[in-house]
Amino acid sequence: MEEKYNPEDIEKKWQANWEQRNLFAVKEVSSSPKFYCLEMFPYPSGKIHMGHVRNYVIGDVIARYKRMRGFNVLHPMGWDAFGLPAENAAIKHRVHPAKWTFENIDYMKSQLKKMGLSYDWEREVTTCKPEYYKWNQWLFLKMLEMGLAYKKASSVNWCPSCDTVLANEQVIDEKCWRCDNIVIQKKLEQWFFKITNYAEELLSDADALAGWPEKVVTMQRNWIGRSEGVEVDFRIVDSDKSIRIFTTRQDTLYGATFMSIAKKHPLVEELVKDEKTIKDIESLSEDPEKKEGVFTGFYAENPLTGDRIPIWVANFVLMEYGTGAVMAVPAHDQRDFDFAKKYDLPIKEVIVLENSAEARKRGSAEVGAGLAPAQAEKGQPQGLPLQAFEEDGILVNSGQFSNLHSKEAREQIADYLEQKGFGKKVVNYKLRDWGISRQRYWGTPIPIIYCNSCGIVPVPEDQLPVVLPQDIMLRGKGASPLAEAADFVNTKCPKCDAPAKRETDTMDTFVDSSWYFIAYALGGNDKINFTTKSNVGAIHELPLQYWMPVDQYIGGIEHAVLHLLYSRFFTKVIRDIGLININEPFTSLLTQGMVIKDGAKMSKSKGNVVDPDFLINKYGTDTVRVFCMFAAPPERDLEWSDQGVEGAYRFLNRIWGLVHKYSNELRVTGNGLKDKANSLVTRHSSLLRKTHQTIKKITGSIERDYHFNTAIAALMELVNEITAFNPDSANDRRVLKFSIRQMILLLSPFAPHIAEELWEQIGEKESVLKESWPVWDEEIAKEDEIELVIQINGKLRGKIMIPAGLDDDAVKEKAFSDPKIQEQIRGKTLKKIVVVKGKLVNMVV
RNA sequence: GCGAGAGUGGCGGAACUGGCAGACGCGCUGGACUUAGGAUCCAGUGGGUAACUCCGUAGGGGUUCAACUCCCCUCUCUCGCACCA
Repeated sequence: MEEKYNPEDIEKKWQANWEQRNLFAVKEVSSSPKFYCLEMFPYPSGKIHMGHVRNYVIGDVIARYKRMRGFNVLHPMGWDAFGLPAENAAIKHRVHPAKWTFENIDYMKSQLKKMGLSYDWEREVTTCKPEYYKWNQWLFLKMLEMGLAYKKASSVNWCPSCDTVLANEQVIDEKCWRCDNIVIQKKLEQWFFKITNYAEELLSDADALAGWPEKVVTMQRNWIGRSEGVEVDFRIVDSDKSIRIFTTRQDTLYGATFMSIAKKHPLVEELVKDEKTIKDIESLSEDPEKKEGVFTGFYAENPLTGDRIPIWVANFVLMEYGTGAVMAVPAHDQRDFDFAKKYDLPIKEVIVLENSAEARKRGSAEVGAGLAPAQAEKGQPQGLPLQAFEEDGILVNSGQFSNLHSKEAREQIADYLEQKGFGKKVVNYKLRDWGISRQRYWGTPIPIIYCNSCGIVPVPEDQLPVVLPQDIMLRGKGASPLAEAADFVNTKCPKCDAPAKRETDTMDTFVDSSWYFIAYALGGNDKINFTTKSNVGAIHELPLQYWMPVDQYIGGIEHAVLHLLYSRFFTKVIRDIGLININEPFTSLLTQGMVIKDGAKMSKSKGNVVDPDFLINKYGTDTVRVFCMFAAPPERDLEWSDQGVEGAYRFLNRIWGLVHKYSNELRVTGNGLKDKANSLVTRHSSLLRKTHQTIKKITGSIERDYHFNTAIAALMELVNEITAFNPDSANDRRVLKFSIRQMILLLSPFAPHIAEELWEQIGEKESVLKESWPVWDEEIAKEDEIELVIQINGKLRGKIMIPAGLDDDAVKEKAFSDPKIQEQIRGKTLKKIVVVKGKLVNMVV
């Protein structure tokens, strides 16, 4: 055995060995339990960065650990290969997006292979290949059939200078990221997925995502933004029209003193004819800080009170939410309050604090008795509220509903409105339908044909895929680049055979990533097929049914909403198509923290990036893996430390030196213990005990919450103890061999290459990958002597060694007999004595 | 503003259901080996004190024999949402 640890040679050797034996390719085997371990696939931007390294190492440690625990582990990798950077590179460097993308994939794949990640590369998925995006198109057509895909006009961010559409992320302070010109909104016909149909299910199933971080579930809940309320029609005075409003606070309906409608509300255009008013409305501020409005000149009638209230256009009312119109209740809504103050509109109080309702009944009150508590304390004069009272309370000035609590009033008023036909109960969501049209080249063509006589015609299934044309010029100008590709655009109508034109928009790349986990389960790019006979039949026999759902998903928190919500949506749609019978794609989710250096996220612009290639060349991937796992628990941010990496390298060197020291003895077979040693001869070896304790501790750390940092710390303790061990009997040497064997096995998920090499060096023939995870023996792990802590009045006053398992009285006696303690308690009366089994004694004097 | 999370040595971080605060690593100090050490090994390392010991988990209060851990208040930081009616 070499004296020096040489990671470069070892890592090359074992990576070749694993590849040659094809160890990580998996099949559906019903006899063993499956485990689907998935990391978010990367966009092939050029090079792997430290964030990827951390993400993939976490996944790899889990995958390797689960294999040793006897699971049939699916651990795949692929490429989120469509996207804008490829197009930008094409424009900038005059290289085709496909060439750029595939070169990046080649390089990044070689990087991943150098990291020793245990992927089943046979299942690789590359979303920009026709075999993959064909199924994007197929799913699109299915969704069209199901009424889940539709087309409508909507506005997009448009840069007039670049003459192109921009994504939200490309608009910075309302300016184009590339040319700094002001971005405008432009109306375009776009395709949408009706994710709102699933809003209720996405929300209610979120409760069942027990394996997800609470934070992510909360973010999704907020994003879906469900709220229950009523829609109420307010008749417009001297007109046959009415305004429909949405409110969740129908208990304040009697306090509505004016209406606020959005600038873009259709009634504005219909009603307002006066030139000056139109101008004023147009020049309303967009600043969310300023509350501004314009009186339309029209009045509406409050259906409950019959009051005539003015209709205002207000800059803070959004057309996109609810009905684009609200009833304004200044006494109980801060925005309305500020607005009313500014324009001198009446404020009518209809909710008061519960205890002030009593006072009200005694007839003492005008407006103001329901002051917000803060003001009441400050002794503000009655009748001059300074802010709206937005909480629930008791209704006043509300006709038949007065004296009810807000909660009941909401029920009763809603029922009453429905009875009278003034309104109805509704549920509103903040979630919008998902616009998927992108006026870009490097994406999945939307499989639609426009025919002059037949209209919108879906491309027939048997004509899929609609292949993205390769010969195209990208200049960074013009709308959809595909529109310029005449051969692509001009086609025949599948229905009437007349000349027709293809849709030239491509799909949002989030479509690709919304079901890639299903593509892996089906066997990767070449094997995706949703239409074979067997897919229709016995669903439980399908690979999909075997592998799904993903047991452990690992990735960054930045995808907490979009990608993870879209994936949940797609899974439900694919279920409703009848291809799978699960409701949720990801059982457990681990959101790993960022990699930080010098207090900031690693980024090119900050110049604090660490290059994985450099580190792997210098220390080997095992060192990088160990450092990444040791420096912080996976969900927290990881502070990069070059010295910390050195420490990880030293640790592996120490292990190497340790095995080298005993390599000759270890190689001799027949003198090791069985892995589950329990012979009496070895009972009293403290190293044997430590080994069993370490197995227990590491297994616990991994099983509980994947806290690999404490797992490695425990392994370090074991290595320290083995290093200090001096074998001087045959029994000692047996313990030593056992201990070293276990140590290598425990190390193997973290540093698989050195583990394989050491395993071979101690004379093992089979790969460490074929070994089972070590098992501890509770009996051997048990301490036979414990350190008893003695406290007096809760303060540490002494420590003594006592045999384990003594009863309370014996423990007390031991504690009393300690001379130091006797001195401390001399002359004092003992009030109480507490014994904690196996830990401490506390005497209260 | 609302919501979520966090605050522990010089640093990264341990401490599982309340039971020795600081595991493990980095750094630092001293020593050994050495032509040399930025290699390796050994010892030490929260702060104050000569010492008995005392003080220490953002700050203040509380519960308890016992609090990093539970409860209340305050401060700071990070993230998410941000006129959602």
